[in-house]
Amino acid sequence: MSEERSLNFLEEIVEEDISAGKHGGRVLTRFPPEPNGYLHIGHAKSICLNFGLAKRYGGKTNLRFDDTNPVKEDVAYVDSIKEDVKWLGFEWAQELYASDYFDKLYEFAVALIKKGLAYVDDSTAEEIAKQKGTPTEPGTPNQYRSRSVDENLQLFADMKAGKYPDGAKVLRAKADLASPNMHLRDPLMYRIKHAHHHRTGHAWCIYPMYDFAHGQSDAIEQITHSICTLEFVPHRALYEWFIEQLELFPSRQYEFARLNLNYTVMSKRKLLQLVEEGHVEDWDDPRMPTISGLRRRGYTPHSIRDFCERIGVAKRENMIDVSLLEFCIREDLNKTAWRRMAVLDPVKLVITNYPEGQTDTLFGENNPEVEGGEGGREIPFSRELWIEREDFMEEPLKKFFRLGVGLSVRLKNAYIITCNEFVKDSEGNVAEIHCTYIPESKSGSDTSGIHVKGTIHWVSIPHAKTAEIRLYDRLFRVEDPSSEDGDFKEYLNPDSLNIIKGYIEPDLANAVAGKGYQFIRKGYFSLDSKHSSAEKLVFNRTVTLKDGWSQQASKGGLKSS
RNA sequence: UGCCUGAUAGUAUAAUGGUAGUACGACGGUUUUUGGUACCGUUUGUCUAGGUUCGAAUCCUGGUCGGGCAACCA
Repeated sequence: MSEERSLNFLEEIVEEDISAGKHGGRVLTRFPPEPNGYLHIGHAKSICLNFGLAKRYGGKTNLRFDDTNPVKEDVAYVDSIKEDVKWLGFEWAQELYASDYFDKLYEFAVALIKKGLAYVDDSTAEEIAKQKGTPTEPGTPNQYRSRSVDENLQLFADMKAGKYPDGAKVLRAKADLASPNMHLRDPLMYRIKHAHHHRTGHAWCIYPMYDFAHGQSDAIEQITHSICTLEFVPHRALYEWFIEQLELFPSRQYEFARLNLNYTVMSKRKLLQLVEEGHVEDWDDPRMPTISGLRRRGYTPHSIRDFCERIGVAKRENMIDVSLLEFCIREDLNKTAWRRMAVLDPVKLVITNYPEGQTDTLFGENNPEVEGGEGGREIPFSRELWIEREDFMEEPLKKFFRLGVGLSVRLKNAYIITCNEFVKDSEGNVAEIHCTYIPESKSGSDTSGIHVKGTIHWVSIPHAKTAEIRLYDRLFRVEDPSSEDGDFKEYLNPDSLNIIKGYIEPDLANAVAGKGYQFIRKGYFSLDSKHSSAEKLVFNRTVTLKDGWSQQASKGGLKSS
């Protein structure tokens, strides 16, 4: 059935290559993160693309860390990236590092110098920038451009040997200073950085630039399809130039439009700022669009893969509505989450005709979406219950199918009750709701013949456990914080996190992290892997349930307070 | 005033010269011991002006608008 789906442009390219017999029909892709931050949902799109393409066409995918800038990179990031890719459900063929190729890359540089295609430049960064010209004016050569091969060889060896301080010299390609493509105006190949590298330690003090590392790394690994995002389109000419001059395996680069999600930001730089300035707890804060944040929030790998499949791939800039992501997680959790009851904003309900001190044990199935319900759990029932404050109205609206004096509802998995009166406290708030129950209406053995419109959830007061419940809202108040005036952080949503205390049914003490639970009528929740403990349960709200009532109520201008 | 890219419902994404379709959203309805789910239905689109053609979202030309490009970042 998924075969009926039309091909995206990358699949078309691969299919054409295969049918043309290119590389003997072999497909090898790579996912090339720089270990300078955590992976986010945008990377998930790239991961699904690279691994998905290879899988679909019988190929493999390498995980290659693009670690050519030691001052920004760290093993902690390497570890998190590996964990996230695995968690998403993908297996890489080889775990590789651009730094594995430092020796090889150095040889490539020497080869280019010998061909007269690279030179050592003593200019400062500012001078080089100036000499590159502008998009409308060609660059101008400096005196270093005409250095002899021997001098360049010696100077480059001295750079490697650590004879110069950071920034004193760079190695540049001798390409085309007049090219309309700025990237071809004698791009930098190597710079001096006396810095510790997370893998090579202090073995090197010169490091290759992205453009002099990525394409060659692809070629060394014999990557057939090197897939990256649109901002690398102008780099493609350089990518191919180096491969050609070095006569390497002809890997080819293809670009797609990166994912943008509304009400969040999708750049490692900005996410790092949120972490460092304490706007969020950490990279895995459940409000973050990071893979680890989504995981902690309760998203499943399947839902994220499904999302990546649904958003499609093309070359036009896009802004995906978060409602699609929410749809994907709801759809997954609806089929897998076990149903439980929890009251988030409690008000006391007393069943006046139920004997004091008596307890009833009721049954509730785990998952009504599955044949057999996946078993169930026991739910204690008693005379006094917590119910949701919003499920009662002093003066009920016409289509309010919940409680109010004279109205009847079913208590989920229990009995039908009728509200007779309510009691207010000294401040005028509803303090107690008094109802009577119908003994013959017990769920599963209802002989009352009564039908009610509404069903509400509840928790028995003497049996209830408490839990900290964290309710999340979008991180930003505006759809595209990066495009607004001023600093993007001015648009942070001050109400993105709301921590409350709730009452939960006893069985929820058995909840495990990583599993989704549907708090009936309230949403999907999961145990917080970081803060929850046996002494203090902490649940994160993954996503709310769709709420047709509140939509209808607000649309009709009806307020329920 | 340079080069590279792109433009199809609110948001994404198909249609590869031959009936503009799908998903999400929104709206309405049926079912329901979750105002959830499921199911049914409705709504809105080819940036613009010419040209080629029996026929154009698709090909050509001009324009408009969006994104990217001048880091010792990737």
